[in-house]
Amino acid sequence: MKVKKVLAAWRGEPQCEKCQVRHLALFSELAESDFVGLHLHIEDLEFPSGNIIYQSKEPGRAVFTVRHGAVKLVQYPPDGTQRTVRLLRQGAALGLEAVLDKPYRHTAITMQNTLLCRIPTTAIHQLNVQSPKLYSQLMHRWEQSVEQADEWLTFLSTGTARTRVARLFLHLNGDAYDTSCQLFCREDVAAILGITSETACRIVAEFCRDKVINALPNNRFECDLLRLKKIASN
Amino acid sequence: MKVKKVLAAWRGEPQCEKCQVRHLALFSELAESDFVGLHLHIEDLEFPSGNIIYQSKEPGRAVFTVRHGAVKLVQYPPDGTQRTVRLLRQGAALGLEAVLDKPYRHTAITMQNTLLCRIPTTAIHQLNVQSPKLYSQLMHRWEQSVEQADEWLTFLSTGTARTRVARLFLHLNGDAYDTSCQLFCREDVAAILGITSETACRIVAEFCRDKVINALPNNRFECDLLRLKKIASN
DNA sequence: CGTGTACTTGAATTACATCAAATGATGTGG
DNA sequence: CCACATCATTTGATGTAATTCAAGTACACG
Repeated sequence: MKVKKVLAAWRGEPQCEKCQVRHLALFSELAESDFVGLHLHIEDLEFPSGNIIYQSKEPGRAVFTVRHGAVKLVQYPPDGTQRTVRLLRQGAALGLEAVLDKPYRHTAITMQNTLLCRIPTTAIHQLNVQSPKLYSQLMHRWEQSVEQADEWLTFLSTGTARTRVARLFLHLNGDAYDTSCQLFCREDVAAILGITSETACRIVAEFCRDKVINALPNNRFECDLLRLKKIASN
Repeated sequence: MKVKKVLAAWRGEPQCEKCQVRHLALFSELAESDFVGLHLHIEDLEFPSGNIIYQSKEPGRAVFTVRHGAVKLVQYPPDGTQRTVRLLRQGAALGLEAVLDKPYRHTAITMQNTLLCRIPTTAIHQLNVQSPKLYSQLMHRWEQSVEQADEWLTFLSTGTARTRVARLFLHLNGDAYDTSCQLFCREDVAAILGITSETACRIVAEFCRDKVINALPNNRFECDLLRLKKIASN
């Protein structure tokens, strides 16, 4: 999967009050009145799959909320490989370190066509003056990040490649009611689990043969959750 | 290393204004006046090595600051093994999730004789009413946790066992001016790096043979940082 | 229709885990 | 203070899982 740094398509000034994911987003606890009279320069952006939203070490000037799609946060160990440390989907926030005026600590790359809203840190600081609720919201976001990071380490980076792949499927099924989920390209799977793409490929194939999962079109898979759980706890 | 849940020795009511690590601690930005007139029930505690400070899933009623010593945060994957996800030393805070009224997400265990101060969440909430600075301080702590978690994944859980051990030595040397550092028991090293204690042992022995490190008494090692860095970037 | 990219599969090699046994360190009770 | 128990460390031998290198297939796109 090739990665490009592009200008995202600008989709206009968003109307935060009407945002469908507002209950998930950073501003969920703010009242209508908090927005009035502020010219916040919040933007709606659309990125195609495989594009860089921001790059590691770049000065952080904005926080983003995922409105639709999926984003991966990538870090680069000194050996030249890359490691995906987090996966962000609808409602998640990225680039929080910008609020503390720190440079971005990851490279953020879209994994699908993705809709984001971009909130400059200046807006965060402005809003905060009026409404300390935002701080509480930010703390919760941070807490979620730590939780996801720890889960990533304990579940997706521990154990054999087989158990890791099984856990990844369970992770992706997570909140869904149906038992099918979309996987990414094998290279992404490898970067998430800390294995090679060939190993990832072999194990996915093995799971298919054993009918633990069932390949559907477009990289989707129907999962036998019970058997996956059994494999995941070895 | 056996682990016990004990009552810590109570060392009395601390005088936060005079704390030597206050510049590192949660309250660093608070003014003297913020403390006056508040009966905060902050406690000073001493734990011997290998003792449980709090356990995973326990309701979080207090945040802790490490005044001296070292603490590990441990999680348990379903296969019965354990994984150390973070290492906390002087000045670090643990159990921040308690501020958000969440249960503790790890089991916290001392790795040395350790001095802690215990701050009930009620105290945090009281202080916060007067002083929003504390929130900013808390956000920085959270940011540090995420940073450490990501570093842990990218550096200490990626690559061969050899490079991981080398990176652990570099990590432990981190801020120090001298080039020696204290290692823990091999089992702890294994739980940090996601390898077995035998492998950890072999690699430490190999480094000693190659004179990349030099064993000193009491599990301390003198490190050749340059050669370690070379190994760490393979 | 050809070309590039991702995916798949195989065979050889390597790194690591596992099992087992010996050594060393530490502490306890007689 | 010694004998013994307990626990961490070390080292070796063996098996296995995963990487590496390589070749071939499927698929999308100009």
